[in-house]
Amino acid sequence: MFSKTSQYTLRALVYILLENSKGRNPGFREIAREIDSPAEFTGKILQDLARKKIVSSAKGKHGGFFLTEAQRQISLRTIIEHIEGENIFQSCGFGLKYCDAANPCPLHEEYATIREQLQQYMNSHTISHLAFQTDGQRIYLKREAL
Amino acid sequence: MFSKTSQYTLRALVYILLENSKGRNPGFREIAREIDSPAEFTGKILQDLARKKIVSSAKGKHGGFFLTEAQRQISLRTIIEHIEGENIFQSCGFGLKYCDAANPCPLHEEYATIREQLQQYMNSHTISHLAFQTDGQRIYLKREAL
DNA sequence: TTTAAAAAAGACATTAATATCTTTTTAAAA
DNA sequence: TTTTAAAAAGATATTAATGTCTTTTTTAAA
Repeated sequence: MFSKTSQYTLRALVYILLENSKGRNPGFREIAREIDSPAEFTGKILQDLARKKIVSSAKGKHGGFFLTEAQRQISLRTIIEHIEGENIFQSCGFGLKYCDAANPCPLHEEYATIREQLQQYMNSHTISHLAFQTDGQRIYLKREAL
Repeated sequence: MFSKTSQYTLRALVYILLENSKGRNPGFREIAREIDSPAEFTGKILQDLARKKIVSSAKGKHGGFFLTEAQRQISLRTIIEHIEGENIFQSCGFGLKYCDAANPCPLHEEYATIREQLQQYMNSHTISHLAFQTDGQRIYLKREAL
């Protein structure tokens, strides 16, 4: 349901945070290799996210990408909204510009409920939540096959 | 979250069913006008759906589109899957090919739950459910502004 | 101060989604 | 049997998403 760009973004940011916590700032080639995404395209995405202050970057030798403490607090919702647009979590399932409880499209009720749940989750979780799961599961960012 | 094609499809099919129940088989130009979608493109979509037996069509004078009794029983899920592909309701939010309860992506748990709900709803509802709401709400298919 | 390694920027290429236009086929009715 | 109104088919255009390649800028270290 999310675009490739959103998926690469989430995978990349989780990888960056995991490496940061080992004291490393990975470059985009390494990131792309480890999350299995096209390198140059991933570079472009990160460049974009850096412009939007969602991730930080350092140029030059020993440069790379990293998340500041503040950036680790950014909600998944904010991140995704920067990519997919402001109303990804509000837009009508039927594609109507104006669709609300008073004047609903035929899909409104159920769709709104489900959409709200996703929004709620994305609102209350961060890249840190994704990177440091409490259930001890190992993190898969790359797996193409078993 | 659904593509334009899926949105036009749902709107068009609801309109067709509403007109059918008045004894009419609308043509694609009328449909497009009433659901506010690009006419030729809507024609193409309906042509496609007709090939896939999701909607029926009659050529020639007094031709148009209609839903048979059997077609009125097709689930929204089946319809959407024909457009978006078989695994729209199963695919991983992170974009990983293999992602399951045993080897989950960081987003798996919550995302799977929400996705299941949408799937469940689409599985158990049809165009008839959308067209003939029980709550007496009037149906908006076109509304661009209030 | 030169070199090396990194992101940033810019230009371009490819693919998929969306959209339009024209011609052909079909079938009902005049 | 001709006319008319419809879908079907085919060709093409446009736009947005995805992806690649090359050059420039920046910074640390040798």
